[in-house]
Amino acid sequence: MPELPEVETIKKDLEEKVKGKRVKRVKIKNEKCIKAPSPVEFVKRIENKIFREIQRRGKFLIVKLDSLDALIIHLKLTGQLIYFPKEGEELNYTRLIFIFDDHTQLNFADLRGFGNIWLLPEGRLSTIPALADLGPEPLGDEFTVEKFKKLLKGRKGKIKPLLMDQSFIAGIGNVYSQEALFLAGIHPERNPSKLVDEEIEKLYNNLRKILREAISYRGSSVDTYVDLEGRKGNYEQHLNVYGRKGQSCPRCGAIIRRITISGRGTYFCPRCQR
DNA sequence: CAATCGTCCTGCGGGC
DNA sequence: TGCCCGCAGGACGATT
Repeated sequence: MPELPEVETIKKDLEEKVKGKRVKRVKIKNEKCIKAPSPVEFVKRIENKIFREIQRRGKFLIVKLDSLDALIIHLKLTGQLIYFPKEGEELNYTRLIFIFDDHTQLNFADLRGFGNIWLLPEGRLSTIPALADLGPEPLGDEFTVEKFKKLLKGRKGKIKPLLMDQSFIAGIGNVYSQEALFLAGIHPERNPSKLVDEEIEKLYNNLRKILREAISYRGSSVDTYVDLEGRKGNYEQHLNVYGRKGQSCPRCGAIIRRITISGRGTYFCPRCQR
């Protein structure tokens, strides 16, 4: 389940491996992942174009071509981008293959098939609602603790689903929301508007810290996530609560609990997190 | 209006 | 032992 650190790792890998390369051919193995335009036009508008620039916004990857178009990729739960140094290789569940001029290739594979790809004119990226409504980048300079306090003010519901709300903050998913709350000692069901300044500061600092750390470890492979070379991330073993139901809390030794919040599994320490 | 629920999909784990 | 049901999850659309 790629979240911000995993998508950022893939973004850096793409910059290293395929940036500046010209697409010789696009092979479509399963056209369901292509949201726009039609498969025929998708191929026509990508072939012979250069992957000019790679960006990340939230969990979206944006590949700007040397035309007026950009390729937008969302991996959702099980999407993978895998680079092969030579043509002809293929993974299970491959949906798309980009073959470059130098005979290297990029596979888009997706076990569960929730991942999406769009090709849109650069000026029309906001026609993807989830991209247009994205909240601030949590690691961005403009995302200050004061801004975080303002955003939390008056919000209803529970803090954990709010952290996962992409229109609230971009890029946080089920794993890092829980980990940040653990480090901050905040119960995932707390009312966001009732967090005191000290708690907000702790959450802000730990959220940014864990995202930076996870990036430095090339992400966590809690599901099928792998990097461009098919390697797993190294941050999994540093996760404190995710998937650790019944194990003891690394901080206080209490038994980690699992509850469901908004239909999503949520792990926390009932003693440390209040 | 805002929060919650069902949906898509497939591998795998729990339970009998 | 082996099979099958149900769970898991990001984001959208429907519902309450």
